[in-house]
Amino acid sequence: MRDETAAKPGRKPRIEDVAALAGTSPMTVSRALRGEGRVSPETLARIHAAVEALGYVPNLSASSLASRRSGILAVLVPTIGNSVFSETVRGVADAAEAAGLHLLIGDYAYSDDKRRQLVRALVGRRPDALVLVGAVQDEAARTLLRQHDDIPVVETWELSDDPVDMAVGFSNFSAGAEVARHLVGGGRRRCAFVGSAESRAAARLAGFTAALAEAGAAPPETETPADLSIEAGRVSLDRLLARAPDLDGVFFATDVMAVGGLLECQRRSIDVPGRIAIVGLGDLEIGRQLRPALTTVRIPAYEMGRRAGELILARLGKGAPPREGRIIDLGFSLVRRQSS
Amino acid sequence: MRDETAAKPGRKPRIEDVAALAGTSPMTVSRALRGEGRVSPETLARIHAAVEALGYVPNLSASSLASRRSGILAVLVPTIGNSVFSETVRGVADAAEAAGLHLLIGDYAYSDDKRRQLVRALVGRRPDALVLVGAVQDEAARTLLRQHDDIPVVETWELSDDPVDMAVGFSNFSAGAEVARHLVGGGRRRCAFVGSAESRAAARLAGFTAALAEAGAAPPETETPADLSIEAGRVSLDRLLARAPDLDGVFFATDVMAVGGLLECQRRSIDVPGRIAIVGLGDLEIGRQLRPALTTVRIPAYEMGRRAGELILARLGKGAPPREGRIIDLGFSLVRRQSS
DNA sequence: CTGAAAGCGCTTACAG
DNA sequence: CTGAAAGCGCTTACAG
Repeated sequence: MRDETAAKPGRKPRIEDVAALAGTSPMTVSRALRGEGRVSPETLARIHAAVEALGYVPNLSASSLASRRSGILAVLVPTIGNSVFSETVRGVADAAEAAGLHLLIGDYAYSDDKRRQLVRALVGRRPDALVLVGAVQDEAARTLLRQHDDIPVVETWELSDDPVDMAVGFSNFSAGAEVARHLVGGGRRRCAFVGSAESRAAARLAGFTAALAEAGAAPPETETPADLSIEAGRVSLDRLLARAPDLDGVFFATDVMAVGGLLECQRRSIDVPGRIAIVGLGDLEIGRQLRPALTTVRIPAYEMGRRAGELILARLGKGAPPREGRIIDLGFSLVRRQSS
Repeated sequence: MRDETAAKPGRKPRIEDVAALAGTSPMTVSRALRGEGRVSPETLARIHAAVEALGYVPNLSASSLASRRSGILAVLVPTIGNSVFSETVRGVADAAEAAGLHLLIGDYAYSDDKRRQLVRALVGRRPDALVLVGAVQDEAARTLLRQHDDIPVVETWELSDDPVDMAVGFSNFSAGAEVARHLVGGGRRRCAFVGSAESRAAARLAGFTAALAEAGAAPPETETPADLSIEAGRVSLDRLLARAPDLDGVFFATDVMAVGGLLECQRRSIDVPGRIAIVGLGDLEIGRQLRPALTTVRIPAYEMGRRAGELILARLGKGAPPREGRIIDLGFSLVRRQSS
């Protein structure tokens, strides 16, 4: 199968083999390799030589079991395919790396069922901590996580008033409301929302709707495409215009879809922001670069992951002490550009 | 810390506790939970009831250690921040899910040093398999992986003639060459390449250069921006034009940068493809949607991950038998659109 | 600074 | 269909 000549003859070396070759005990090898406790320089040198000679790589399943610390940071995301979520994962990864934790990723493909299964599966790995994109809605999952209350849990991208443990996010409701006020403030009277099936989009719509009502504007038209593509944004804009030709403001739940709306207006020679204002969410680079540049809600995607990681390190005693409580609102900001 | 009243009094239940409550042995519980071997329906029912009652979640570190199978599929990527790579990871994830494997992700942030460390660390988890984005160049890593030859390894995105174990990819050299032929065939005589520091971009440049020479065209101007952003593409185009005002064709190593080139031409009112032809690589949706639509090299990003996963499942005896050898060339295709 | 003993929580290999 | 014994490869908790 693979180059047999390069392979060592026997089975994989264990700590005992290293100890034997270095003329010491497994215990001392264990200490030396973890950099814990005092080990004499000579012993240390012999151990390192033995490790090198044998090509020894400690079995982390065994060390996890014995030490009751897995060194694993589990992350649960709706999909790794969405770049805003991968920004959050990068934030978590950066914090994890600083503490020498490995990232175990669960992608639940937006399926509630898969998410439930994944929570169980990940808990089975006894991770040192768990970060979720999104709040834990599911009662069974909440119970499970409460039961395993030695695992720090951070929910991100959403701020419930009752997180399982900790939360780092922003108010999707407020973001929607701010966009509505911005549009109405710019004289828009007939607005629409293009969202998705997830709870975060629903919260944005709720805030959007509430603020429109408060300002005396009509309730929003809505579109809920099956995916979050540029094409979905284009098609949604077409549909909305067919239903409500007098539309003058559209809030897309993601920048990707908003770019679709922008491009569709360009193709149909619809004046933006003259006739229609367009607002997105996420502050992707493409929105900044297009003309008219896209007005958007900037979300602290990377920062949420990073702070989630820091909260965890603090809890594990590996980082700075926590600066705030268990719920951190990182806020958002409306970035006014040319499209509104 | 967390709602204490909801927590069970004692420590976490073990398989022994489940067995005791169900009135059977740990061995039988183990069998029942793995769905292996025959267990009587009555025993099974009692076991499931006990699991439910105790909130038992098997400790996978223990089962990994005992069974010598971790149920982990390790994936090493240059960065999860790049959407083309996350497509590959999604492909791997889909295959992994079918086999009940968990994804352990190592993001080495394009650092050779981190990559080396991560290979060791991941091997320590004794993954059932390892997928890498990129070939294993490092000799130390190759030796380590050869030593652990019970771990199937698949390299993706690159096709070396001597992979550590298996490889699924395409020829970056050929892709570069094909773009060069396409440009020269369209009458372009003064071409440029905008790349990055990674080996895949270098291979594309090599192919690009070779084919230009073969066609009797001048060697390419090159730019190597520090990041792969749209802005980097814009700036690179500017620099190239400053150096070579007669430039008539640019190949960007990624669609993201190519979009920057396209937008910069738009802003400067440079006719594309009239004065300059622009070609990207990756076939991102934004390139399809812009006008002029971007000519690009379509890469089987998802498919590479998927096939890598399938090769692994075949090797582990969990999937269909392998259809081909250990090196699979998935090819690429030049998608001619309006920008060239 | 070093080590012998016990144990982490499962599964393998036997046996019935 | 079921179970007792041994062991997976480390680290904890003691002791010196």
